[in-house]
Amino acid sequence: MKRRVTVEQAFGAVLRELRTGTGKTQETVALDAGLDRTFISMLERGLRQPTLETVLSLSRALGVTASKIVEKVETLLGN
Amino acid sequence: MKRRVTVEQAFGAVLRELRTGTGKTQETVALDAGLDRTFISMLERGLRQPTLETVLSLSRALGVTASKIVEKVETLLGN
DNA sequence: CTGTAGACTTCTGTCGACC
DNA sequence: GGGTCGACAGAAGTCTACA
Repeated sequence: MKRRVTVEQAFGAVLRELRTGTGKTQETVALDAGLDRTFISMLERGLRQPTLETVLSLSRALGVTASKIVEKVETLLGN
Repeated sequence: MKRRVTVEQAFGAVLRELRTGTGKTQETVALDAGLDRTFISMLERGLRQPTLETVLSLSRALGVTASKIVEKVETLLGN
C-alpha cells in the first residue's frame, strides 16, 4: 500500500536518471530534443507530463529507445 | 527514406490493430481506459496524439504493456 | 459501431527574465 | 547549471448530437 507515485513523478525520475547518466545538461538535452530547457526542468521535477512525441524526441536525445523509457516508468509505477 | 509516417498515424495504427485484436469496440476501450469515445476515434485516425498517461491507460484497457505499444510505434516509424 | 462537428476546459510546451 | 515565474499559443481531452 505504498504506491502513490504519479506518472509525472515516475517519468521525471527516469528522465533525470537517464540524463545524468549521459553527463548531459538539461540545456543540451533540450537542444538535442528540440524542446525548451524550462520544460525539461519541469518534466524532471514531475510538474509536467510529456506527450508521446515528446517521449520519442527525448529518447533520441538520450540515446535510448522510447519503449525502454516507458518500461522504466512502468517499473516505477509498479508493473 | 521511410520517414513519411507521423507519430499520430503510427500510434493510431497500433491502437486500432490492438483494439480490433481484442474484439473490443471503441466505446468499451474508452470506458475501460477512462477516456472519451470520440477521442479514441480521433487517436485511431491519427488526428490526435496521446500523452504518456493516456498511453498507460490504454495499455491497461488493451491488456498489453505501454512499452510494448511504444515499441510497435517505433517499429512503424522506422527504428 | 464509428465518424465528425462545434464549443469548451485543462494542460503541454515556448519564451524572456531573473535568481 | 538549474529553478522559477508569468504570459501566451496551441493541442489534449470532454461532451452533446447527428449521420
